[in-house]
Amino acid sequence: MAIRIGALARQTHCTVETIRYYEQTGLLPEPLRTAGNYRLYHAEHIERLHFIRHCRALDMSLEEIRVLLSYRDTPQQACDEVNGLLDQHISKLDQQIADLLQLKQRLQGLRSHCRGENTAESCGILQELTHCSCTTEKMN
Amino acid sequence: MAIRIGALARQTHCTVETIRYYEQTGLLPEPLRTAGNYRLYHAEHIERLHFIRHCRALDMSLEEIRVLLSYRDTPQQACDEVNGLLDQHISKLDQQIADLLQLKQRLQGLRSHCRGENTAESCGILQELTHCSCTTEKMN
DNA sequence: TAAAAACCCTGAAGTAGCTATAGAGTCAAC
DNA sequence: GTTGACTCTATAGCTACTTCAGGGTTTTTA
Repeated sequence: MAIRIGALARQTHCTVETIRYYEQTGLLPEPLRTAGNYRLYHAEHIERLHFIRHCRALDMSLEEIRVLLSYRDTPQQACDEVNGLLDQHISKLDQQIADLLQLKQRLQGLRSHCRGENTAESCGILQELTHCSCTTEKMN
Repeated sequence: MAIRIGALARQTHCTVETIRYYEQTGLLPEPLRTAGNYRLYHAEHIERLHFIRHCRALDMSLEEIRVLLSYRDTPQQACDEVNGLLDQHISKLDQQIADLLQLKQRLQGLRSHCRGENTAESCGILQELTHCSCTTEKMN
């Protein structure tokens, strides 16, 4: 019923180092050890790590996951905030997608400035990158 | 004709610290200094930083930019690699967009598991995150 | 039974691309 | 002459890990 860290890593598609890192930052509790000082994981740890990895697969930050875990750990609370967190995460995604699509358009525009038989000196892309009017205003 | 670091930062929509960081990592050459040890920037520096910022606005990495700058610095070379770098960057973007869209679908699916009047204990989202079959395989 | 291979341990440093902080110096205006 | 805006260096911090050095443990194989 108990497994060591390597087996757990294989089960959850992450590395041994990542698991130790989660423990270090308090996402996973410290497990019991064998006589030889090896970590030993049981069902509860394993489920918790699966939870974390699923959240990470959904690109949630460790801080977001920390919040979700706290809800998981206090089952009597209302779960409104869980919904809110997800909704927020989804709109963040929407923004990212829109940004990337815009970026792609700009890159394709830029790409069309070079016909490919040039030297760097006369390359339209490099010139455009120096003088272009594409906005950098949104950055900080 | 010469400006100080604060003015350059305003012109290029970045911070003073970012400019110093670029200098430190070799993207920008060390500029001349005033008697009082202030950095003084001239047209060439300014254009180079504009180039860098435009590339960053297109989400290129500093390593990619380093390559582009080396092309800019040796104007006799053919510029095929510039095209290649851009094409590669565009397909990376395509992949990112596809990933985000898939992610969004999964999140929306997950979101639909909670009707909002639950306690955390019975919240469909938290349960789903523990046991769901959504893949974590692509991660490392 | 011995040795090789596979596994695990800790602690510290490195990654990208900055951002933030401390503590000090410079320069123009009032 | 002092206030305030600007600049300087050096160092540490951020996310989510990854890599490394230098060791100990367990399992497999000869």
